[in-house]
Amino acid sequence: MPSASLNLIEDLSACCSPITGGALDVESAERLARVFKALADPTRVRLLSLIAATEGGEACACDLTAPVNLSQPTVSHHMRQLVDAGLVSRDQRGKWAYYRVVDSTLDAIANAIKPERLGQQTR
Amino acid sequence: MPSASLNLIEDLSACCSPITGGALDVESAERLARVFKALADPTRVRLLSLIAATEGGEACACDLTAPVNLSQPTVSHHMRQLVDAGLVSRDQRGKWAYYRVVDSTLDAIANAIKPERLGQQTR
DNA sequence: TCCTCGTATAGACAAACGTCAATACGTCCA
DNA sequence: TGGACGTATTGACGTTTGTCTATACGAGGA
Repeated sequence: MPSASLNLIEDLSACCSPITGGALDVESAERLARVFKALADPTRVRLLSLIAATEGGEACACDLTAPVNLSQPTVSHHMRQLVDAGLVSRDQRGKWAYYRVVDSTLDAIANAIKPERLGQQTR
Repeated sequence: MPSASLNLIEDLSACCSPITGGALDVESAERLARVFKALADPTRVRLLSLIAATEGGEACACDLTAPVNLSQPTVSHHMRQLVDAGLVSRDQRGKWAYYRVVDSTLDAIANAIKPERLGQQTR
């Protein structure tokens, strides 16, 4: 069921409660923590940067195993976490799976962390 | 020894390797993941936002236990994680401990997540 | 249709994590 | 100096996480 990941993305971009903008309710905190948890592993951070660094912004799953030096199932497991968190999208083409960074999610997280605008506060 | 947390802060602001700016080396990924791990728990996200929401930007440890509804040792444990990650600074004044959000660390993380500047959206 | 190959899932296991009760540490005040 | 009080540490516990091997799923080609 892919609805879980989709909900997370929508919730993130919809609410965007900034951490430093006031006391967060439990729900917002859980939503944010869920995304941070997906980023809380060095391997997943590297996988994300590997995908972003690929020209075209798209990386085949087959090219992700070697760089991180882990077994194929382990990489598949990590990719699932990234997809579920809405940080990465998956596109199956034939036998191959292609991953792409979801910029809007990264933006939402960045805004949640640092809502201050360069120059003046919009709020 | 407080050097561990200090090193992390310095490293973060010093290097700031953006996730989407090219393949990260293992060390940078670990550094980033360590900070994300500190944010990967709903309680710690709430604690962080509670501190940020306090007027003066400073919160007493004694005022943090009730809102999150956890035992004092547990809150103390979470605060240590936030301090070690460089997300929060601790100031002991008399019997009380005061915490304050370290903006530079939040900025560094936000920049690592979303290095693109406001001016030009390529997309 | 069967085989090959890329990917995902299942199951197992050690390590890390979040939480608590109990206790230790430090600072203030009488 | 001794007690009270705020905070940190210790030790224990069940749960979650990261990794592996083994296996299942699914698409393409002979």
